[in-house]
Amino acid sequence: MGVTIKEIAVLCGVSPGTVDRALNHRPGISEKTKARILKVAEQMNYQPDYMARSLAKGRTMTIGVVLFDLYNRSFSQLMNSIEAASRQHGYFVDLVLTNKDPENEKKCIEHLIHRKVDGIIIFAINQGEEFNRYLKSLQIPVVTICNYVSDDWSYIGIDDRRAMKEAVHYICEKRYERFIYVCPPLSYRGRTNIFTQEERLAGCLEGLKESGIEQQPIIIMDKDYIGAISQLDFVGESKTTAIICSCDIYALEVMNHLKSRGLHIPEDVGIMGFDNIDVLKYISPALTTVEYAVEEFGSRAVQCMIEQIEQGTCTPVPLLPYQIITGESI
Amino acid sequence: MGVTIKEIAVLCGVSPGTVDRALNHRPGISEKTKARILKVAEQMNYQPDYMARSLAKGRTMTIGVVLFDLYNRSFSQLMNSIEAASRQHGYFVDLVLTNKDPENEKKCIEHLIHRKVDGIIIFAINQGEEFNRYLKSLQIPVVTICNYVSDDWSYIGIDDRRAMKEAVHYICEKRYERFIYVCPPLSYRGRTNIFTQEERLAGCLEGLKESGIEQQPIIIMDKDYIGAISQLDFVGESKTTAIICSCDIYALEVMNHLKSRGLHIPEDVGIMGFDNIDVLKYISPALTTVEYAVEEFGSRAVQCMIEQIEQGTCTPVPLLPYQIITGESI
DNA sequence: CTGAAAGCGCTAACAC
DNA sequence: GTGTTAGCGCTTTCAG
Repeated sequence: MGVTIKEIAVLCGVSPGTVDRALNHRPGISEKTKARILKVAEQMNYQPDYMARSLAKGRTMTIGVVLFDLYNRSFSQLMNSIEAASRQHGYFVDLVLTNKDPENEKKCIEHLIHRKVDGIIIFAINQGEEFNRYLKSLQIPVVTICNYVSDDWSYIGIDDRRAMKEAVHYICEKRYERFIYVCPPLSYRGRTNIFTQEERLAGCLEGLKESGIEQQPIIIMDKDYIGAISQLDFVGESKTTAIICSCDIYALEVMNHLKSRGLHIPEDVGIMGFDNIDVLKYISPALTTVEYAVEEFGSRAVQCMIEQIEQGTCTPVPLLPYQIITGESI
Repeated sequence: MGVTIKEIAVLCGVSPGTVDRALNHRPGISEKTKARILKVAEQMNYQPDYMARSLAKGRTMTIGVVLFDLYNRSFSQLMNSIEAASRQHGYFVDLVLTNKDPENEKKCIEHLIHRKVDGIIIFAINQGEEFNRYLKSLQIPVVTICNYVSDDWSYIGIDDRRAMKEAVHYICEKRYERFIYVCPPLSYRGRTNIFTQEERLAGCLEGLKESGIEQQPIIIMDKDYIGAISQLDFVGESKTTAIICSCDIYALEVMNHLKSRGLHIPEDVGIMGFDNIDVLKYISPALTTVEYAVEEFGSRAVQCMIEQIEQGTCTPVPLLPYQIITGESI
């Protein structure tokens, strides 16, 4: 297909080894011949064959990325920044999507291993000791992102517990008398990695306690959370209620439901989200939520990954900052 | 690293060539030895090395995907379906994002070529004869998606012109007296591929004409379309206005603006979008828009791509169906 | 039906 | 400094 090192070699009257030294700026070559070779390579528009190089070096310049999907807007942002950072460093990105299925996640990882990726950035859906051993068995760098697996891997994310706690403090300064927390079914516990969700829930409970709220919040972790909420009254005798959602999507669904019941937000019931997904700017009333820089996650993850690939180790990444976005919903 | 064909060969007391025949189900091998080899391979958990295979065969089992970003929700859906379909067929997916920059798009394509992808699925941002020649020079299958480049390539999409025309017919049956069309700057023409946008605009104009509307619509293709719209009056003396947007995002932005002016939709002014991005379900009033199955685009594109890679040609893909979604906004 | 051998394009260790 | 050579793991052609 393209120009090969060999062709350049014969054209320059040198050996392939010498061409290699020139092309890869390795020592053991005179400036003169190097310059000559580079010029010829340039003229012939030489493009290295990454396949051949990979085979010879055992490295593919490819980073595998495992996400569960791209539907959640945050993941798109994440992927955007991962792609940009990787390509900037000369790496390729192989993307696999697990659809939140732990079994599928393993298949996806196998797929990347077949591809011989140099490392994997993963928003893990599996968890536990066995999964951790599995990751170790891969023998390549792994960076976990948004969902913690173990201390064996770098983790990129925020302090979700503290963030949720602060959000709850913020809410508790308002007039609310009853608290509802909506999150995914934690019954997945053991089967699915819900670390971040557990952190947020814990943060909520701690926040309420620290704010001197005696009562336990109503925790809704039913898959049919809308059904559960539809059973509740929010006006009349009812205590003024704050619905705290573990992510914006839930909050939006709940808002839709409340609106369909003719309830006013925040007069009749307050609502809070988490993540600050970008579509919020089209939502009214503006949703109060917690923001953090997802793009930053991506670039940090890539940087950390490349350090590990190239130096075997990376500087620890601190938990990233977050911020409460004051809307009109609570 | 892993088990190699050679190791299996010595273990079975045969030659590498024979192992290869067994593993790849090629003729010229007795059932007996084949079964024996496969069993051993199975036991040793043999995994083929795609790098080596690629080098030997000149094919990488990788499909390159070029999009401008993943922010637009439709692209996420698209990417989801492309990934799923590809992996199902044993192909890897390399993703590059161009950020709507024609120059960057070329770099992205180069990147994929270095990677030696077997084919490219592209939502092109470049256009024209020169770009077309460039694509041809790559010497690999290309599938264009959502934005037409030339008849040299399979195209996956809908009949945007007809879809918009029908949407406009729908609007014209209502009480509107003034029409505004909002779309991206077509001044990009020549620099950037705006085929789809041009089709939609043409469809709008044709639709109005066919509906017997004499007057020309106000066409706003300013980058600052909100600024332009803010100059206009919609109540009082003004004719009842329909704002037709070439995509949902514009429609949402316009809605935000109108709401901020205290205008009522659709009483004071009607508005229509295009694409039916999924966040619309959280928007009120419900946006009237045009829907089509983006996931279908992805699976079709992959199918068409794989046919071309493996058979050199593919069955022509028809334009896909669409449908007007009746909301409350117009 | 099976084995041997020559690559794919690049890298790296060892000679000269 | 530069050339030579032996792979990386798999495929494929040509003998046998």
